[in-house]
Amino acid sequence: MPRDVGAELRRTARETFGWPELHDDQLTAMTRLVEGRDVLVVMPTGAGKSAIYQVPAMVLDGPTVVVSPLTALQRDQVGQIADSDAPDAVAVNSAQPARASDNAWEAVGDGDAEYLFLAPEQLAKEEVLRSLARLRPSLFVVDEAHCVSAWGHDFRPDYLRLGQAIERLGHPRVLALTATAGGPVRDDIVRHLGLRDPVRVVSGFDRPGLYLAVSAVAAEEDKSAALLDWVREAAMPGLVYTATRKDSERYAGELARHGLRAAAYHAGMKAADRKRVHDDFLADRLDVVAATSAFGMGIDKPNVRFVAHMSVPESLDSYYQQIGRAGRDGARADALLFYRPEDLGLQKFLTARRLDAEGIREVAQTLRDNGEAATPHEVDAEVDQSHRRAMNNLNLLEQSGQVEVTAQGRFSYDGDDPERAAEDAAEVSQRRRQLDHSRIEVLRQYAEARSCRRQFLLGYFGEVLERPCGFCDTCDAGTAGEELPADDAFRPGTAVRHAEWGPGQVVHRAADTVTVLFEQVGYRSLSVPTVRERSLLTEM
DNA sequence: CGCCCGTTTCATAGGAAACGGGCGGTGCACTATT
Repeated sequence: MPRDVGAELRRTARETFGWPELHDDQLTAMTRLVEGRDVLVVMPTGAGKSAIYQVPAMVLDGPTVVVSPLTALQRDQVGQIADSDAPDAVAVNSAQPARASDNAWEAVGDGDAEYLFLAPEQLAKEEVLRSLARLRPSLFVVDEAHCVSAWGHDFRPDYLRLGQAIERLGHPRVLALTATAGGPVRDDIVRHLGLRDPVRVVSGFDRPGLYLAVSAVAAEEDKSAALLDWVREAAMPGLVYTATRKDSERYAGELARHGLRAAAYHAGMKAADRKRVHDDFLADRLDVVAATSAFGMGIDKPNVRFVAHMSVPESLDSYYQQIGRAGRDGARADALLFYRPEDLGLQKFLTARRLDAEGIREVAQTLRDNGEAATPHEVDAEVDQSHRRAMNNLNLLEQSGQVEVTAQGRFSYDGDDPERAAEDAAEVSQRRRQLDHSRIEVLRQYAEARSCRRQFLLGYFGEVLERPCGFCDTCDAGTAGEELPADDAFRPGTAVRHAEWGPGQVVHRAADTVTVLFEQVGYRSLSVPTVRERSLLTEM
């Protein structure tokens, strides 16, 4: 008995939430969800991503589980829903009194609350999984889904365990939401969440009001003067991103000495101080926050006029996400990168994970000795490793195909050589590291590009901008015009094959260089004349 | 990988250069004390 799902969703949006219209992208994602499909949505912040689960949740029977990375963000999200006419939302985490979490479980169980917010670490606990399974959720949402790829591979390994958690719940329809995800990040999300033939809804990445520029700086000590010079003329408020905590404090101090209302923000600060800086920035009581990457998630402030980077971040994905906090009101805003090639080294250090061969052996051995298939929770309890370390090692074993995984998310190791298991896992880790390094190298390409910055940035996310944008430093300097390719070969998006590196996709083309994302080895830049001379790339 | 900073080295005896150790991001949950 077909029903008009679209009309039902629109009516719910209007009557329950007071949203008179839904965008096509929102409606498409919602409709496919209600139809039972898994959906990956890549959409800018402020475009109404939350609506995509909030509305279908009301049309579907059963509660909605929302995985959200930060407890502070969960609190905000629960609060926003409370302020609307939507049914209640609750959260379960360690940042609130145990009593509050008990009440939350009860409210969802009784049908008094519709939305349940959790961090991925919660789903690593057996009793949480059992409680969730009893609730029979109809929709499983992963908010800020780029965290699966950005954090799952080492910092927060429970992100890579979500796929099995979803299976344990009988694979309710899954919605993955993010504002930033290039090709490999999208694939990572789909693979690790175990999305089944997902519908991908990707809306435009371009932020036409954002002026893109890079300023090369010769010496580290020249950066302060360069920043102060630039900030003197800049409209406020703004964000200054630094690579280290110390730098965030140093720049905040210097800006304050020059009469600006400036504050530092990083994860080493006391929670109360962080909250005050966060609130002061949102309330326009600060001109500038100088921060590490700790600052920003969940910030949706319309009038940020600039985002300056004193050092490169670890990927263009991060860079885009951070500059995307400027100019959300659509008015002009500036994204300025102070660039020194030496800064790439710090990112290489920070993304370098050292291999825990001994830990991998221990996990493999424990699985083998266990006899029957074990849950991640049991592995964690039986090995003499931190939770994070144990889960990372388990993840590597899983990805290298060394362990068997049941549909219920249980693991067994049938091999007889844990030494060999560690070697194969090392290979997976090595490939990951190669991809990380290639992502850092893309920042060098971006920073040193003479072609249009916007074409570069959008190309990285798989979007083709036909002409130079006319609103970035290379367009203004005229070099973007000189870098136009003389022919139509290797246009962005073209599928290519390299004899050694295998299949890939063009992400950027300038006059003499082509940057390709290879499935096996990550991003590589090649000289077009050399490619021609030696026939290195075949267009597919 | 590269910077910072203190120490050593060499040796046109005051200071330059070389050396080497330490440091560098993101959050959850849990435990043990105040």
